[in-house]
Amino acid sequence: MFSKACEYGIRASTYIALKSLEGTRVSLKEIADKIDSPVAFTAKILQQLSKKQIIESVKGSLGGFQISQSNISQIKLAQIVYAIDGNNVYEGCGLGLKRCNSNEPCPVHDKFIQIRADLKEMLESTSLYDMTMGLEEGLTHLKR
Amino acid sequence: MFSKACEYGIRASTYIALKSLEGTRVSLKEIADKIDSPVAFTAKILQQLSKKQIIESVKGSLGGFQISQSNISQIKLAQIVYAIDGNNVYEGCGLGLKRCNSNEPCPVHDKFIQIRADLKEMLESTSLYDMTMGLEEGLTHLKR
DNA sequence: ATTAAATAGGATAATTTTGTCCGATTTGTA
DNA sequence: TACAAATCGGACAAAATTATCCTATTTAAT
Ligand code: FES
Ligand code: FES
Repeated sequence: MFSKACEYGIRASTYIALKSLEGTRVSLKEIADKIDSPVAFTAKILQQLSKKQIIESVKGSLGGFQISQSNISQIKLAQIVYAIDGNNVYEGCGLGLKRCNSNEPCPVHDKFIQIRADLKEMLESTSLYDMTMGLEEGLTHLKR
Repeated sequence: MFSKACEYGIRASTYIALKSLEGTRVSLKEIADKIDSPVAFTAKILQQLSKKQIIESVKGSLGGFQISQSNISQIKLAQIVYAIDGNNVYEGCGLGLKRCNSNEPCPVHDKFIQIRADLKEMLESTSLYDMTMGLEEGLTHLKR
């Protein structure tokens, strides 16, 4: 569904949001540990997200990653997915035709765009704040 | 969503079904041409589908690929997807956790399994016969 | 028999994705 | 100032996916 990079990106952002709600900045090392992802690869992804202003990075000794309180409930999964995987998730044809086109649809077009619309709706309506609910209580998890 | 191999597999099977309904067997070359896929790579995929008895291959001079009339409406897209991509489409966690597990769900689990269920339902309810409807009339396409 | 046309299958190559390494830079602290 | 801890960024490596090539085999037709 999503690339590994995108999966790590969502999990990492969620963890950063969780800690930012508690008012603490987190280091790359801690993030990778808590979401069970390869450290250096995760660094690249966080750089991307930082450039797209989805997360904030702070260099230097006490540096790390954070998300401003006010943004946590504003940032939607859709932004993260778009930043990393682009819009092929939303616009690509399910059978791999050059582009999804209702004028020259593939045989699964009608059924497929409905599923994709549901996915899009889910990604656009789920904020990082939503993602953090249940994490502290152990109701949901970012690693296993 | 699906691998390229799987996309080619579905498109190829659909084209084979279409021609089989007309009573003619089709060659690899014709298939690759009609679905716009790389010939040799498509050959590998057809071998897989043939081994899993989803399509039939006939060797030799007048050989090619075909699907028996009675099977065309029985074969569902789900079988093709499973044969090529395995069950990760149905069982994998949307955020990449080792496995999707409702006892230790990831934050998007509840929403995600619903979308996956819809996708599964679509794949399990769509037969190759369904896929061929509209192709002759140019209402749907396998290349573009 | 010979030939031609087709699939089967192994080896290999190209590309993309995923992952690692290391030096440069930034910044807090002593 | 010196040092330590952290991100940044470029180069590189490994793995997976996608794609190609070539030979063997099968089969129909001559
Ligand atoms: S054309 Fe294939 S999904 Fe729209
Ligand atoms: S645990 Fe992630 S989708 Fe089910």
